[in-house]
Amino acid sequence: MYGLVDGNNFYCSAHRSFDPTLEGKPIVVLSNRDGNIVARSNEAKALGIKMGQPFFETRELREQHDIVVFSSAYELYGDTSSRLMSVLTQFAPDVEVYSIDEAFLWIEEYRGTYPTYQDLGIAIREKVDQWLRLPVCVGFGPTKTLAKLANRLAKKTPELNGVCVLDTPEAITEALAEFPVKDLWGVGSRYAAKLKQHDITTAAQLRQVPDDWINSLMTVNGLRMVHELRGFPCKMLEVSPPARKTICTAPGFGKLIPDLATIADALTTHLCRCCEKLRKQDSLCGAITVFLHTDRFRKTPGNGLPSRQYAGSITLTLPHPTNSTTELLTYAESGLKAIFRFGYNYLKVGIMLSDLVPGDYRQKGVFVDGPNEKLLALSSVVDKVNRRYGQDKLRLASQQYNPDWPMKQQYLSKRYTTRWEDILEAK
DNA sequence: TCTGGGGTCCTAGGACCC
DNA sequence: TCTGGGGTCCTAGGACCC
Repeated sequence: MYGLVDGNNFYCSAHRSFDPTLEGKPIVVLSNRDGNIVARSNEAKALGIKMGQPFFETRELREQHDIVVFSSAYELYGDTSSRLMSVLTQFAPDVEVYSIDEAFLWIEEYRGTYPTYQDLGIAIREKVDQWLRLPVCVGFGPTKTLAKLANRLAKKTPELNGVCVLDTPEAITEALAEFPVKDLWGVGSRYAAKLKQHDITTAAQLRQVPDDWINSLMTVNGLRMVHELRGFPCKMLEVSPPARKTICTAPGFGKLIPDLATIADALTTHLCRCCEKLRKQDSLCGAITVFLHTDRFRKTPGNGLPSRQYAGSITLTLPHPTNSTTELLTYAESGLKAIFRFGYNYLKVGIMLSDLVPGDYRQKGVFVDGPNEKLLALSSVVDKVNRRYGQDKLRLASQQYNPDWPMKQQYLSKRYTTRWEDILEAK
């Protein structure tokens, strides 16, 4: 059996877990730059606030109700996530961390302290509540797709008390009968619309379609999904997820920026973040993409410039793979100079690293130099120092310390578990 | 009347996930 | 005034190889 444990309104709950006065209040969490709403507590959902809704559209609602607002605090969510995952490993040896707030468990043959999956699910919920003060729901099924579906039912159906077990053909048939096809794992809005054209709106209907028909409509992914609905596993547990194939860092500026020098500073900072991620998974990259663009929503002039749009990007293939920040900075800067145009208000500059290879990969060839081993070693030492003493304690001279493009984060909360100065006080 | 049978690599487009 | 930031996979078509 597969289990899926998923945090309820995870980001909101992470804030609540350290501040009990938030209990029962509507909470929203904002995207980077305080732009959109990316998480809502049940109370906020009840007020009609939509996922992804632009924050500014909710002003009227905020005047009418006492809504608590947080800028996104990824340090807090990341640390809360790893604490959640470590609790889950106590219940099953094989855990696949699927996203920041959910994990698949594989229970080969249940022989634990708990006589049934129902009991196991209840125990997981209680332990997570006791140790983390975090609400989760648990779904069990013979395939990952069915475990996902069970989890969804656990969340939507209050009578289930957060646990849903699909362990018999009868239970599965009953669960699929009314389950909307658009809520299935792997069916987005496009496929849902296509399926509706063929009068397929429930999972039960989808389970019965012919293989070649679904294969031609939704490719092999759709075929796998239908097999999983029938109870035949096609997706295995990935306990140690494969290394990323691309790594991207591209947060927007806090305000519109017209000048190259400031953008180049931001680029340096983004590149440092990006390279840290690259080295964290012990990879080298063989190509680097730099892109920048204006604010596509903005219709008004600013900084003495007319309102007009521009987007540019360039990909540079490196002579040899590397993960050295200093080495990559040279390419990033020349890429930026190639695509930068004067006379625009820019919203964002971004970096993407691709053609990733393992860290011990060394290209051999007559005309090919290897990476500069000294620079690789330097970057690795910088990472170690910064991990111990704090981000950017050691940084490139070209990286500004007080940037001119401050991230707009008006509603910052404390990082209770990752900053000494934010630690909770007990009285 | 009739025109082979294997491959690889790259890109663009279209889906999806959180 | 104000609209996020990461990722993955599959397919078709074109170009090339022998």
